[in-house]
Amino acid sequence: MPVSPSRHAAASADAAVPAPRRSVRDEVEQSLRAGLLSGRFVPGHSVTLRGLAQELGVSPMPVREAVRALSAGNALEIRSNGRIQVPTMTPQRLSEILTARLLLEPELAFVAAAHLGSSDATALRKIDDRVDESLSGGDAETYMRENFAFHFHIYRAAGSQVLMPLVESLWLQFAPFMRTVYGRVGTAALDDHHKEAIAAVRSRDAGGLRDAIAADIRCGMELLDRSSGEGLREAQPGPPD
Amino acid sequence: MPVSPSRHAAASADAAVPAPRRSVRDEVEQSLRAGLLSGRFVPGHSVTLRGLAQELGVSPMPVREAVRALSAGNALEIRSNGRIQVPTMTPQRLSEILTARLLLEPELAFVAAAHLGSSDATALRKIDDRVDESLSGGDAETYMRENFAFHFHIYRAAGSQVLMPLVESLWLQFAPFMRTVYGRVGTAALDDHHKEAIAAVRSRDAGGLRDAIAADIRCGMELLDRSSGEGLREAQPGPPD
DNA sequence: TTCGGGCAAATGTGATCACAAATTGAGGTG
DNA sequence: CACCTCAATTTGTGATCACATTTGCCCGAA
Repeated sequence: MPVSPSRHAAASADAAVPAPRRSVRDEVEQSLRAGLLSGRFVPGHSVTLRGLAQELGVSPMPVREAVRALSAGNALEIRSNGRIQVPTMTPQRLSEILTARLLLEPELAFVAAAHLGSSDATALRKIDDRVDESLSGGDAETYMRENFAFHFHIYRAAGSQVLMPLVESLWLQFAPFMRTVYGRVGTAALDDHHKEAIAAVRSRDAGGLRDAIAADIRCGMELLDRSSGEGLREAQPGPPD
Repeated sequence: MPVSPSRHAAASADAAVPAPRRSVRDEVEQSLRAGLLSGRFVPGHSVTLRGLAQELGVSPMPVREAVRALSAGNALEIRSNGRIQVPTMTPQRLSEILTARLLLEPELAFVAAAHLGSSDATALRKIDDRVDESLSGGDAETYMRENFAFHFHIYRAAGSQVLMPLVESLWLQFAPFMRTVYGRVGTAALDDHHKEAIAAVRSRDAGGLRDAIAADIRCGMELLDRSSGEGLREAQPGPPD
């Protein structure tokens, strides 16, 4: 997963782009986010600054800052001994994440609905096709990437500078764990509510979109109930650190 | 604002805690958080790595990481030219923050209610006394600190590892702006709903506590409506960076 | 007075080094 | 075979340096 060696960025020709951001740190952070969201990082697995740096072909310095930024959002965990690891999941934490998702995401979708049109419905349809394809194919990593793309194509339309980062933080927190769940129970058992969401977008039914998203999240909760906490770290009475 | 010479900081009974973590970076981050939450940082005001480092008596390195962590939660803003500044407030952003607060904080208080007892009611009473004192005295900085202490004494009881950081992120985002509002319209106009919250805690009325917190947040919204966007940066059509 | 032009200071970024703490693994002892 | 000991390695942390870019400010021309 080498970081794009393209340092050229832009001479200044693309003045329209608001963010000509060319910094190694940002590229590293985006790379780590993508890795987290697609489930390439295993919960409990520890990562090292120098290890990531070598993997990405950069010096440890940008990695240090990127890791710090992600750990600030609980996407990575820094233990008391300083070591960095992908956070482990506990039943309580998972429950909280799903509670927070149910509080925020339907509302965000509701706001987004006003800015979504038929072209978005078409785009969502195409994404959902890839979701279904990866579902039947059992490709968990692609599924997670496309499922993320589906939800955030909707959320992004809300133009929110506050709710979006919060929701993104939640996804970064539960994605690695979900990957392990899919690896165990497979992805075939999933019946998301994307079709209803697409229909709601097409008919500009904000309430319908909100309900579809809520149903989709609840569906994920049921899947987890069925696998009943397998893979969850037991809540230790003693300090696990 | 020298780094708090007191090492007590935010923690509580750090006697048997397994993590006596004292790293310069953490102290810097806590110091910056406290500065943000008490309104010592003015929105739009730019801060520099070396400036903060000298102010806190440390090298720029820990400051760099602390700033990075805070900017990851939108508590600080890194502009396209790389400069760091306290984020400016826009009507849209403020509206989003209050929406998110109304979604999360009442729910968090509801969960917390089960873990709050009469001793907490007493502690909250003492905090609220200081809140009222600073309100009548017009000491905005103390008010903000004590108001934060009041709310988060409640929220902390929920034992949430997910919702709490989200709510904390929101407070870090709107605190600097609120400070400017208090500086303009004064703090006397505030009638928070802390008394009802305390009563709800004492009588173990979870629903009542939730409603009191919601009312408290709505009260802040009304204050902002009355000052009708003064001090808000106008939404520029062009790129403000 | 006002508007450019240009030089000096300041700033964020990335790299490298030194250091203390922790982990790891081998080797020895019971 | 299990357990302990200790040294080598690894790891995060903080400091310092070099560098490109940007900002700030003074000076001079119109």
